Order: sequence, then C-alpha cells, then structure tokens
Amino acid sequence: MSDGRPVRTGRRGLTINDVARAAAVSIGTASKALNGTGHLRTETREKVLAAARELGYRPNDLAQSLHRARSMTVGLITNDSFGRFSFPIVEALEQKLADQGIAVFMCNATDDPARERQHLEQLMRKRIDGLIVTARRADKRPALGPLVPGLPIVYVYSQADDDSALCLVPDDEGGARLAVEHLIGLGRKRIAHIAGPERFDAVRLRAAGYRAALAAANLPHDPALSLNGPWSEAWGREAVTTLFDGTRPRPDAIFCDNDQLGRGAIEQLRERGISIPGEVALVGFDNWDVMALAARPPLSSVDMNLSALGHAAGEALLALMAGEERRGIRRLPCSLVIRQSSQDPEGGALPPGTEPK
Amino acid sequence: MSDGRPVRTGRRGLTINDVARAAAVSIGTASKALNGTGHLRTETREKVLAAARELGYRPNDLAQSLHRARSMTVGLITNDSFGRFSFPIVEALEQKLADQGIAVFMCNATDDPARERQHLEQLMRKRIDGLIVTARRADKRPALGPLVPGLPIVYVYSQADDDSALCLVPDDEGGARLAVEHLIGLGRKRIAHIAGPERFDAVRLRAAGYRAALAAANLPHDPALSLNGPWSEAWGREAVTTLFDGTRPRPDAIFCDNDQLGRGAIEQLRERGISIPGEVALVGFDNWDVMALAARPPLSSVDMNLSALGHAAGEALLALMAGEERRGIRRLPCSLVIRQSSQDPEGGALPPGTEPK
DNA sequence: TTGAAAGCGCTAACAA
DNA sequence: TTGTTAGCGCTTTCAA
Repeated sequence: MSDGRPVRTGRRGLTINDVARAAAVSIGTASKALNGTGHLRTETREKVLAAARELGYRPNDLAQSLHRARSMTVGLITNDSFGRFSFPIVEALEQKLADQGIAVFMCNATDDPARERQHLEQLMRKRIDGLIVTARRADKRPALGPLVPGLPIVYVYSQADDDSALCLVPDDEGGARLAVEHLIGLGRKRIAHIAGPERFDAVRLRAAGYRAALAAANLPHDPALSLNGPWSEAWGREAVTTLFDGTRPRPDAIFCDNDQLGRGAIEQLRERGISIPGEVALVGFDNWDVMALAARPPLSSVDMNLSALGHAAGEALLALMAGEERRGIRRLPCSLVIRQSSQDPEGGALPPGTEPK
Repeated sequence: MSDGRPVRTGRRGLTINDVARAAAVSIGTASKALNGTGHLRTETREKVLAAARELGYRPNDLAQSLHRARSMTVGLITNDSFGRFSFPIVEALEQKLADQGIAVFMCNATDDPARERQHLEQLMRKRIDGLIVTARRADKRPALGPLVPGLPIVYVYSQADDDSALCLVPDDEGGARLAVEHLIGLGRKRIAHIAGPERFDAVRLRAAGYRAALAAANLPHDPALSLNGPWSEAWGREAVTTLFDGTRPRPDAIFCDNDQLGRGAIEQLRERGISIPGEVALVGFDNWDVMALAARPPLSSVDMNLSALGHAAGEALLALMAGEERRGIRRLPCSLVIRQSSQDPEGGALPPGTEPK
C-alpha cells in the first residue's frame, strides 16, 4: 500500500487514484467504472466498485465540476426574512433539486440590495448552475439577470421587472374567485371583503377576483363592503365593527385577504354573538394552519399551494439549465380548504376545484 | 486578443490566465496580485486588478478549493419542516458565515434518517468544511459525527447522543425561571403552569425552572397547578377551564410553555370575565410575535434569542473549523419580553435580565 | 477492454 | 520582483 511517498495528511480524502491502485487498474479505468461510462468488463467494473466501497471512497465533486463546468449547485436568494411563505416553497424546491443531485446554497438578503449583490458575487465564484430568487410578496423587484448574463434564473413568489424573466407566483385572482364563488354557492348575496393594504399587488388581484366572482353571479358590487387595512388581526376585528355598525345592510359572508384578518373577524363576530357560518360565513387566505385551525370555528381558507410552487420552480430551473427557453409570469392555481366557518349546513355537494378538510 | 485558439464557448468564465494575458504578466503574478499575497510592485498589482475589473473576471472557487482543500462551504441539515424556530437561527448563522466568505448548503431532511444520510453523502462529496445540524426540538438525536469523522459539527437547537458533540440550545430552565420570578416579583403567590407534552426535554426543563423559582421565593409548589397537554391553543383554553373549575383555589398567575397555550389561556380568561393582569397575570414562551401581539391583552413572553443562538452556532463552527476543541452542551440565556399581560400596574422597576417592550 | 496523458482553473514553491 | 511549473482530483480523448 505504501509507495514511499508521505502519508496523506489533513482532511484530504481518498482520491480516485487510491481506488485505482487498490483495484490494480489504471485511473482511467477506475473513473469509467465509477461513473458507469465506457466499455468495461463486468469483472473489472465490480472490482473497482468493491475497492471504492472498501476504502470508503467519496468522489470529489469540486474536481469533477472543474472539469465538467457544471457545479451541480444552485443559489437561492431570499428576501423573506425566512418566513412562513418562503419556507414551504424552499423546502419543496430543495427536495426537487436534491433528487437530481443538485445542492442549494441558501442566501438571505433581507431586502438589502447591497447584500444581495454580495451574495450573487459569491455564488458566481462558486460557479452555480442556476439561481432561484424569492421574496416576501409578489411585487416587482429589480431583475438580477443583467448582472449575470447567461445564468438561468427563476423568480418564485416574486416578480422581476424584466419581461424576459421567468416568474412563478400563486394565482391570487383565481384564489379569490374560488373563495367568493364558494360563498356564493352557499347562497350568500352580500359578501364583504376585508382586504390588505392596497399597495400590494396581491391585494389588488384578490380584489379583482372578488369582483369577478360577484359579476359572474350577477351580484351587485357594493363598494361599502370592501375595506382595506393592515395585515393584522386587529384590523380584522375593526373591519367587522365597521361592517356591522348599523349604517348599512349587514353582510352575510366575508372574504378576508389573509387568515389573520379572518381570525380577527371571527373573534369580533363571536363577541357580537353573530353565528358562524349561520349568519355570516367566512373564508380567509393563506391556509395558515396555526391561525385557521385555532379560530372558532375553524376558518376556511384559500391555499396557495406553496409546495407545488416550489416544486414547479425547481422543475422550471432544471428546464432552463437544460437549455430550454422559458419566460414570463406563470400563475399557479390556488385551492380552497373548506372548514366550519363556511361549511354548507345542508352538506351539499362541493363546487369543483375545492377540497374538503 | 485572439491567439488562434478556438473562442471560449459555453458558460465557461474567464480564467486567471485571461487576466494575466490582458495585464501582460505571468499567471503566477496575476494570482499573487488577485490574492494580495507575495511581494509585488504596487504598479503591477494594480495593473492586474484593473485588468481583472475590466474583463469582469471572477475567480473560480471550485478550482481554488481543489487546491486549498477548503471548499469555503458548510452544510446545514435541518429537521424542522416548519421553520418557525429554525429560521431565525439559520438566518443569523448564514449571515455570520457569509461574512467570512463561507456559503451554506441548505438541506431539509424532514426527520427522515435515510434522507439525512443521503444529504450528508452529497455534502461530503462537495467537500464541505463543516456541518450544522438543527431540529425542531431540543431532544436527543443520533449523532452524525461517527459517519463523517473529522468533520466539524455543531448541533443547534438540537442535541446529539454523543458526549463529544457540541450542542447549542436555549436555556429552557433559565427561561422558565425568568418568567416565574417576574410573576413572583409582581406579588403573585399561586402561579399555575400550563405545560406542553411531558416527553419533550424542554418541557421537563421548564417545569424544573418553574419549581426552582417557586422554591427560591419560598412559595409552595402545588402539583394541582401544573397541567400538561398538547401544544395547542385549545389546550390552553381547556387548562384554564380546569384551573378555574372551583375545586381548588384560583391561581393569580399562569406561566405557559408556549405562546399558543398563553393565547388560548388569555381567551378563556377573557370569556370568563377574569381581568388580565389584574386578577391573573400571564407569561408565555417563544415570543412568537404573531401570537403574543394578537392576544388581548398582548402576552408577555420568554424569548429564546434564536438569532443569538444562530450567531453563536456560526461562531462555534468557525472555531471548530479553525481547529479549536469544543464539546458538550451549551445553554444560551433566554430573555423576558414584558407586555400587558403581566405589566406591573404600579409601574415598578423591572427585575434584572428583562427587557420592557 | 484497458492505459496514458492532457487538461479543467488555480496556488505555491522554486527559479530566474 | 516576476516567471515557471508541478500539482489539487477528476474526466476524456487517443493509443495500445
């Protein structure tokens, strides 16, 4: 085994050379055996494999990448201080890529463009094969593409101000329509909308979906029933107070732009002794279980299918990396999770595109 | 510029060779200039740097790592599929390491040992310089060290069943003591404890802290005031119902093992018309803002300082990577965030180790 | 079917 | 102070 040279020291691992020597073959042969390439006698191939296993050999991806000009890594730049929305996305994404042997560098930029640049620079030095960019909300952000021409990029839960960019976002409008159609299906006629801050793209889209659903059912749209405010439970409560202040006909259903608003609304209704879903049915947005399930009664909610979004993002990045051309904004469907707050008391059939829970 | 050889094709970047040629120096000189090593005339150094900038040269970390046997990457294996706890940790950690030019591979194992092994294998092939392991709860897990001898590992918010492992966790016992001492400081004598499931290490430690604080103040420990149950708001509500069922003297304060329990408790007290903090003061655990702030009144809570934990983990990993020896369990201090649910109505001085908010 | 050798882009030891 | 060169561990022609 010893050949007169100094013993390998430090954390340096075994090389393919060691395997070749142990198997008494050339290094080229060992490489072919290990990679399943070329034409080799089965016997030789197995001899090498056995030696590798025996020695506990682990190929060095760094060296491999150097040669192949593919690092089998991608970068992930996130601006959601790693929250509730990006995590399910990232999780699915990571899984999808790991299945292809691709590892993900995680970088948090926390909305600091300088930090983002710095990360991008680092990632490029590591020769990433692709990049995922994700953010807190689906509003436009400066595109990264021009900084790194040729690098495949997918924006997910995030949109770039560049038509040639590929962006994956939930279909907010469709999700809202789903919710409101469901309420209409319950026979409700006066459906209020407790909405988030209007500067959010998602908020405007959900409002559009709300109005579209009303229009499709020939229900009038009463602007007095749409209230915008912050993303908080407190606003959900306050909005209910306003809606039920007696100056206008009471709504018989409420669509809320997120589950915190929904929960606040439910609490306020409960305190006023208004029955749910009897007098007022509710649907929230996000399907954040910790909120939706803790509400009394549990809150129906639109699910953005973030895992599916992450999965799709992984798939899209792989496609781009394979040389495929993709661009534009893709809106992925939401689904509706029905809980007690909007349960049809009659137990009627569910509208299509929904799932009971 | 053209030297007769074929034009560089594909996504292959510029090499140090290109820079050297552009600056009309040798490749060795270029390397020294770029790395700030060796002795070079300032003029030459700047000429090289200028050429590099001009060309938009980015060193190839892969090649560099191959040579230096340091990849400047670390792996992060997480088992918290939920993210709420690990994210603040990971965020701080990533930042700490990025500052040192180290990038983090994020791997989600979702509690599947096979997946974890697979990830570890991948990471080793990428020649990571270190590994962080994090989990959902501070319970013991099988150590990874034996699988990858010599690799620096830090367990954070997670403990390995191996004395030689380095584990960083929040000081649950100390945190609980902080909370209960605060309640005692408010003059409360009968302090209940709404606890999580007993199989959790953290739950047992918090119970110990609770008892320790009582003992230190010479208050009796009434077992009837300690109730274990699931981590849900529903259990928080139910526990209050039990505590106030009239069969025992009423508590005048409650310490809850997390903020969901705390919020449930507050809601139930509110429905019973019991004033907070007047009749009953409360403190929760986790300082999960979305819960603590939405409660009425806002819930005081123990903060595990997860960012500090992440920062410390990064620092510890760097130390291990630098060859330092560290082992054992380190418990990092929690702090107390006081809100209305336990605000001293008199506005007295705060006990030490706490922060108002 | 196997072996030899030229590089992938970079660093560091040694020469000049 | 600068240039030359031998690798780092691996893949892939091209010969044998």
